[in-house]
Amino acid sequence: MLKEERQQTILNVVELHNRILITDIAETLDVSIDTIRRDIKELDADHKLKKVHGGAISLGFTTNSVKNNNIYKLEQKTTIAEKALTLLKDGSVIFVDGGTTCNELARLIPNDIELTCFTHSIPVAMELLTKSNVTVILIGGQVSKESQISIGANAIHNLSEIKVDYSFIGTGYVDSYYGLTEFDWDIVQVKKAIIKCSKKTVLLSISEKLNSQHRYKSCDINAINTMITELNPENELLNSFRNHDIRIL
Amino acid sequence: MLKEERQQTILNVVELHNRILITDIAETLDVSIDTIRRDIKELDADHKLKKVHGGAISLGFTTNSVKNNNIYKLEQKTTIAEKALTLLKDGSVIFVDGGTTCNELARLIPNDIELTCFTHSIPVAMELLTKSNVTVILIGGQVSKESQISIGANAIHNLSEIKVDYSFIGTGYVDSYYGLTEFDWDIVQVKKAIIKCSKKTVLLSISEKLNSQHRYKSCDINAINTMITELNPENELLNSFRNHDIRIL
DNA sequence: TTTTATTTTGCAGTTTTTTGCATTTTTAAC
DNA sequence: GTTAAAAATGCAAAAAACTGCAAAATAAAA
Repeated sequence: MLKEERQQTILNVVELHNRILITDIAETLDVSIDTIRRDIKELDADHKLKKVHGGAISLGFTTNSVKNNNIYKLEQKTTIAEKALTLLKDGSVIFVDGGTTCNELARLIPNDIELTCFTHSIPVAMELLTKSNVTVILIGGQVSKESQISIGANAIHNLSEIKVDYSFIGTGYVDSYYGLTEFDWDIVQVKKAIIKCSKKTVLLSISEKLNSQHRYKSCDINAINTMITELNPENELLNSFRNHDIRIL
Repeated sequence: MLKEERQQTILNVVELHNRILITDIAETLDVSIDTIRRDIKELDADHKLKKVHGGAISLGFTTNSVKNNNIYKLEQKTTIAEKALTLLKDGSVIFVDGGTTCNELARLIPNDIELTCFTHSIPVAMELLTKSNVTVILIGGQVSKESQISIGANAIHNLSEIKVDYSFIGTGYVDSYYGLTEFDWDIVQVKKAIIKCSKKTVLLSISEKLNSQHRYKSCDINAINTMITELNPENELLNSFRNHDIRIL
């Protein structure tokens, strides 16, 4: 039996019964418990189900959040989020931007770390609310339908009144010469405000976005203090970013 | 039975009956009392319910737990939301409160109506974003974990700077003599601010909440312009609200 | 086709989590 | 104050999860 096939079966059973026991399904499919355990681990990483002690349960069973079934290049984004987590300390005050990568960061924040998180992203706020030791502070404003973040004068004004230790931001396009750029002017205005209110700015970006640019500019590349991609920091694709004063993770 | 599943069952029972006894649920689920005790302890730590001597009680009507797919008395709430929809006109500027009833209102707003909606509720904002002709403006502030709405000084300040045609609000408790009351002081402060910024205030409440009260007061009953329950407006349960200047739908 | 590299799988040992029981402490009702 | 029920605590058995490793299966390359 193919691995894909087996995982699909697992998903089907979970959808059908809302839950699954590792021991049950291992016997049914006649493979070792370890294999099923690994399958469930993978499916959980892909947000296809929720792994629990002894088995797995359907996402619909507990969560009522929007089904973000297939996020583009999720694995890379998870890697980035995990690296970003190492920057967090108990008591940190941070800002978390919108976008799938930042959402993944929010999702992976451990339950025991004590943080104050500002965000203007509704999905990020939703994720953060599940973390018992995180204080969530929402930046209000007009909400952009596509990006599900607050934008506009009100959001920018609210940002002008805070100061955070770290901001974790995404970007549409990044280039070592042209800096961070976007397709959308409103988004750029908010990004500027975010960078302004941060002691340190951390850019989260998959390598695919490197050396790309667009119409409107959020900031110069050296406005970024730390840059995180899914790549090994030594990777040559990052070379053009080294002569700047940027820490690469 | 999986631990996660068991805890979800406990939450469901608490939502349904507003309270549980440890001994009862232990027998029903056929596990030891200690296990249930530990479950309740965990759920309490996660602010999913309130642990009390001998069992647990629901956090209250104001709070809708994050992970709960079966909304208490959904059908009644849908009826209420449908009545509320008749008040909306193209171009209206409204405020939508948090809570399951208001969430249902947001969900049922037709796709073709053009509205400007303010809200301090994250789930409501999420719903409204799916409506193509609705402009969503989020009221920021510290977010309450249980109720998933912005509260605190910042939220109240933001509310002080707007004026809406209608606000649709929920309440924990309502009584014709004591007015609208809540379990939670912070929530009351926000409700006051909402009512202040509204030309007209519409109360959405299931009849079960009629003639109940709690510690903190949001407003007098005649601060309400329109009151909507799932009952027929002629129903005698609403009699005590008639001598006030309230429109009953 | 054969060989090589990569992925997948099962196993053994270790660590962690869960659970029920016995004992002590606390709570609340009388 | 007395007393019974409930909660907290410590403990041990059982189940499950994780780790590293080697064999098997599969894919890729020669």
